[in-house]
Amino acid sequence: MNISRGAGQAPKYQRLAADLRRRIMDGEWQGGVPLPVEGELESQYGVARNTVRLAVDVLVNEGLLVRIQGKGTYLKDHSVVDHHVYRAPNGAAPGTPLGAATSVYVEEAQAAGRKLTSDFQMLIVRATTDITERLRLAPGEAVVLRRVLRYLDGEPWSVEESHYPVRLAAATALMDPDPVPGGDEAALAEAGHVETACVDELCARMPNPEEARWFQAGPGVPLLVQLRTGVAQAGPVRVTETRYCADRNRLVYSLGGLESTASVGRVPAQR
Amino acid sequence: MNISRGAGQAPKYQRLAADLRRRIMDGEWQGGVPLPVEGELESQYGVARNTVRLAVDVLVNEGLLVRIQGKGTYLKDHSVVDHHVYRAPNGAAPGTPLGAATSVYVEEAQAAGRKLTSDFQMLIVRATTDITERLRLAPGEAVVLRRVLRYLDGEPWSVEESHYPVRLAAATALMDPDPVPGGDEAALAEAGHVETACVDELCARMPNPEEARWFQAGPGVPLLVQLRTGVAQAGPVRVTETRYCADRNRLVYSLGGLESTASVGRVPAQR
DNA sequence: GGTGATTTGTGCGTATGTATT
DNA sequence: TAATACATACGCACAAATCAC
Repeated sequence: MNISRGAGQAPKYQRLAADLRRRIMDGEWQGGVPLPVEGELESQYGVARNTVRLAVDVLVNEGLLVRIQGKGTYLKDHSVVDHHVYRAPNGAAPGTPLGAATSVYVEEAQAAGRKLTSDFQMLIVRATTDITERLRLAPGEAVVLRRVLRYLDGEPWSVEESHYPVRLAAATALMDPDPVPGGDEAALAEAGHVETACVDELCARMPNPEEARWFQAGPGVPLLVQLRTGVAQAGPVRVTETRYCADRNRLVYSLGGLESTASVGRVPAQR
Repeated sequence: MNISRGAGQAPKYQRLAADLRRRIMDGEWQGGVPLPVEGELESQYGVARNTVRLAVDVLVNEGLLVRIQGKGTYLKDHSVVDHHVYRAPNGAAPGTPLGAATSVYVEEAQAAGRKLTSDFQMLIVRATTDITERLRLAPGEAVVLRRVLRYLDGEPWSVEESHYPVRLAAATALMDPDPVPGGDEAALAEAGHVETACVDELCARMPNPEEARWFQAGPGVPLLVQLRTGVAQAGPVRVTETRYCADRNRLVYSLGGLESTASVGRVPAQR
């Protein structure tokens, strides 16, 4: 390929990136085989090392490649784990608790033969506006923050932060510095707040450095963020923000009549 | 700040990036004011231009900054549009069509005083495995692809690609090279395939160059991808993949009893 | 409408550090 | 230990876009 830059052409490093992308898609360098080293690419294309690095930067930030110092540059693998975050209760009457429908992931992980572990922290913090607005609290009001760090086969998987108004959590098991057996929603229900509905807001963004470190996510890997507001008869009772590393996870909602959706979408990877 | 590199320290450009991140979070350079120009940062921190650019690259790839050639480097603004992709029918009986529950976004956009426009294309293509597996077709089988490019106030907003088995679409309005009045699901229903359930698979990834160009998305902006498999009594009838630019959009699912969730989560921006 | 100053974008060269093999 | 390969850092020159005049 000739990548000398003519008039009206894209910059060299972008054309180099495009050519490498094509070669990647064509299936060169499958699996564990590294790409040609930087010096090799310099001479293959007749450009400076800087230009090679700019081109590879592009593909790294697209999430296609990973660079490992001292080893080489490799394709990134894409093994994706499905995470069922909601299964519609089949024709459930209004007022039905949601709990049973939302904690499927544990069985799923174990059924797939994967080890699910977690760390737990309980904190009292001043809530951000994200939280106060959804819980209808005053700005900066204190909330109970229950954080679960989950690992799948020892690898960081998700961060789940549940926020409860102190008023609701007081005198319940939610004040304990340990996970509630049966789940937090059981403790809420015991206090008379049965979660019968929720609103999920989903967004994606790049991780900040701290998140990137925890998830062991290099550049080019976005986070998938689920912000769930749990609602009981009297109003919102908790806000749970769960963050996933998007290159390893996918969220699944099964909506409407359940019986017909059981076998849909069991596909491992993409791209 | 002193960013000379000592032993065991992080690299200069990373420490520079961290310092700039701090200054950004502290609220320097609010709104339309540009950051100091590269030359200014060079002298402020006593580093080479290359190092400044590496540091700014980090923040650009985090989605914090945008660079505009000839102008300067600016904070990226975060005005987010909510997109209601699902509202649970309130205690609906099994077998209820989903259509009415899923096309809320049109009214929502108009209620917000925004102009919603779209382009439409109808193609016959060989399906990818993503599609064939979900529609239970043979690999590479042909499908009807109906593509809607949506714009909000003239800005690119979403790409929606609906895939139908040719067998189902034949002799319906889905073969027309125009949008179906009343929506595609009406045409399906007319042919006896009433969509009563669906499975949504959500993921996030970086755009490829073509997608980035269309969405006018710079580096650091992931896509949010919704893959919806629509299911009728007899099985899956269509797969719709919708891609959103994650820095401008958020997907919202209202689940469980509707009445109590109406006012939840009406928050404009984050971060 | 054009010109020049400013600012980011591209591209080259070189040297040295650090992780892996 | 030595060789290899990516990471960091400096310097320079010119291109392209924007804006003020």
